[in-house]
Order: sequence, then structure tokens, then C-alpha cells
Amino acid sequence: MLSDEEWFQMQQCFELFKFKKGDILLDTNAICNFIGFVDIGIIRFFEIKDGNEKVTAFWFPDDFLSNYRSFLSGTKSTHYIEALSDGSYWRLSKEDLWRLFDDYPKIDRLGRKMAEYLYLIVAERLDNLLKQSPEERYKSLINNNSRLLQQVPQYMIASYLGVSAETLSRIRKRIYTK
Amino acid sequence: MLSDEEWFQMQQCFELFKFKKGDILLDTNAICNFIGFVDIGIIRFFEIKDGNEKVTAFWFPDDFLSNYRSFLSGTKSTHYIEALSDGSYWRLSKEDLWRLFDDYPKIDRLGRKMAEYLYLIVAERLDNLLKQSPEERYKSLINNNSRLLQQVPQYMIASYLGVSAETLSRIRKRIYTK
DNA sequence: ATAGTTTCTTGACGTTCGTCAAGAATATTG
DNA sequence: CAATATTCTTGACGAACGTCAAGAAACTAT
Repeated sequence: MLSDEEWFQMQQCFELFKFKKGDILLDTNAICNFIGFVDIGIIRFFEIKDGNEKVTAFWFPDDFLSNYRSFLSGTKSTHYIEALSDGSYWRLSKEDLWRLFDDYPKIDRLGRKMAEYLYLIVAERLDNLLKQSPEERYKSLINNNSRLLQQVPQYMIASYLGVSAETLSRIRKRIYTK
Repeated sequence: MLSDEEWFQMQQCFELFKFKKGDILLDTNAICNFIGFVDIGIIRFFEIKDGNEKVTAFWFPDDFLSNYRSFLSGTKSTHYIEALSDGSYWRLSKEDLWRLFDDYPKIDRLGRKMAEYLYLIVAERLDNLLKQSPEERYKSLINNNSRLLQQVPQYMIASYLGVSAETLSRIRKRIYTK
């Protein structure tokens, strides 16, 4: 889809960032001025409401990584991006991306595909949250996202599903004892 | 942002569709092959789960109108698009849009802006759903979307907020009697 | 105006959830 | 291996929600 020249120009702009478990890759109130892709490691995207963590997303290798809302709108992040393990990610600054979009129409189109793809992910998550019960959401996770269950603490998954840690523990008990 | 020529080409592709209250503009299991913009009227986007309606969105004049998930992914719609009043909307077929994207890079870029904008809307809605209580969500609606309260039946708003009609009735009682 | 339809409210009751607290299980570190 | 920290489970209890059913209120249409 892209020519060699276009790929080269894009690759030139990506920079590898290493991180340690617990590192904050984006703090609240900062404006997210980059997008990235996970190289190695696990990352979570969450906010804090009344002292409670609300996890919006987990990211694994090859996943898109950004506070895309803050990135697009230029508003301060309400969320943290935090490393759940050691690892690294490829980073592209907003400045460079805008320049690539201006200089190369095909990269601009790639940006459209990216936005469309990210729309699909979040729209599907919204739909599931509206129509499924917590138990159904957990079962979906078992079928579609089992690596998450193995590599992320359960209380974070609970938050991702929109329930308390205790409730998820009881959901699991319900499921696995019948 | 677009030249006269580009605007003209786009306008050529839009077609006005009239509808009556209760009309189904997109049925479940159909593939959404258009995007549109509301000209006149009110429209809702909803699905049915276990006999219950789950409203995902309401659209007013100038709002973007499509099952964008079905449109982008080419999968069958799980939702209905239904007219809540008489009205009309401007419609652009997928075929024409793809052609416009191919022929005019600036329209392609406009498509990126559109996808980005729609991402922001759904991402914010997801965030609110994860972090706010039903009562908080209703209060947000009062402040940010009051025309919705005046022009849409309350039981549909309840569904949009993710609660039963009775619960919203009780939330309103809680709020307005103290 | 009146009859019919739709929408909203209220009460009763059972279920699920959140919170707090304690302890068990698991993982990490020295 | 022992000590510590983290995560998970369980119980008890109260709050919020869903459902069913009945009636009130608002809206439509003739």
C-alpha cells in the first residue's frame, strides 16, 4: 500500500523507548503528543475516580498505544498510561505524524484506516458494555482474550469489566462451580 | 479546506431521503452501505437484547448518521436505525465515498477527520459509562444535552443511560425532591 | 370532547453489586 | 528458606437496580 520511500520516511520518525514495570508513560494532565506501538511488554490505560482505578484498556505487543483522545483533541489526559512489565515501544510524535500526513497522501490515508480501526475497537467495547452483563463480559474475555487473564492481575480485569474485584471473584466462583 | 471542484463532486453524490416517524432506515442483519447527515428530524440507533431495547445513540439535525461499524467492517448490522419523527437525511453511498476518497486526497483527509471525530464521541461515551454512576450520567445529560430530554421519551433515555425506565424515574425523583 | 394509546410513576420484592474486613493463597525478595 | 508484599477469596451487610404489576398522567386521533 505504501511505497518504499513512504515506508522509509515513516520508519525514520519512529523512536524506540524502553520502560520498566511501574513506569508512567503518560501522566494525567499531560497532553498526549505521540502515538506508539508496543514492541515488548504489557501496558494499561486507566483513570482514577474517587480513589478507585478504572481500567479502560490493556495493550500487548503490536497494539496501538496512545491516549488517542488527548492526542486528537489536544486536551489534557484524564488517564494514566502505565507499564505493567518491563518492555519497550515505538513512538511517533504528533509533529512528525502531521508532517507525514501533509507530505504523503497515502500516509494520510493510513491515518484514516487507523482512526477507523480504533473506532471499531471502542465502538464494540461500548456495545458490549451496554448490552452484556458482567458475567457475559467475563465469558467473552475467556473466549476472545485469554492471554489477558493469564498475564494481568484479576483486580485490574475486574475494573476493565466494570465491576469490583470481589464481584469478579464471585463471578468466577459461579462459573466454575457448576 | 476543499476546493470548489471537490465540494461540487461531493455534493453531487449526496441524495436526500425523506422518512416518516417509525420508519426503519436500517434493519438488523442488513449491511450498512451508506453514511448520512440528518437534515430534519430525530433518529435513534438501538439493538434488541432479550426483548429489551438498548439505545446506543440519538441523532439530531446535522448529526452524522450511519451504522459506522457495519459500514466500515462490512458486517451485518446488529442495530436498528429508526426515525423518531418525520424528517429527511442526506445520504452518500459507500461506493461513491470510496470513489471520492480515491479521486480526491483532500476528501480522503476529510474522511480521516470524520473517523477521528467519531472516535472521540464514542470514546468519551465509553469513558463516562465506565466511570460515572447512572445518576451522574443523567446529570451530565441535563447540562450537555438538554434537547434530548425534551424531545425523546424517557424510557429511551433510560436505556441510553444503561438503566431501566423505572430506575430513571426514581433517579429523577431523588434529584428533584432535594 | 372522548376514547384510545403511549408514557411515566409508584410499590413490592428478589437479585446483584459495592464496601469493609479478615484471612488464605500466591508471588516476590533478600 | 524465610519474610514480606501482593493478590485473591469469603462473609456480612446495606444500597442500588431490575422486574412485575397497577394505576396515573400525558399525548393522539377521530
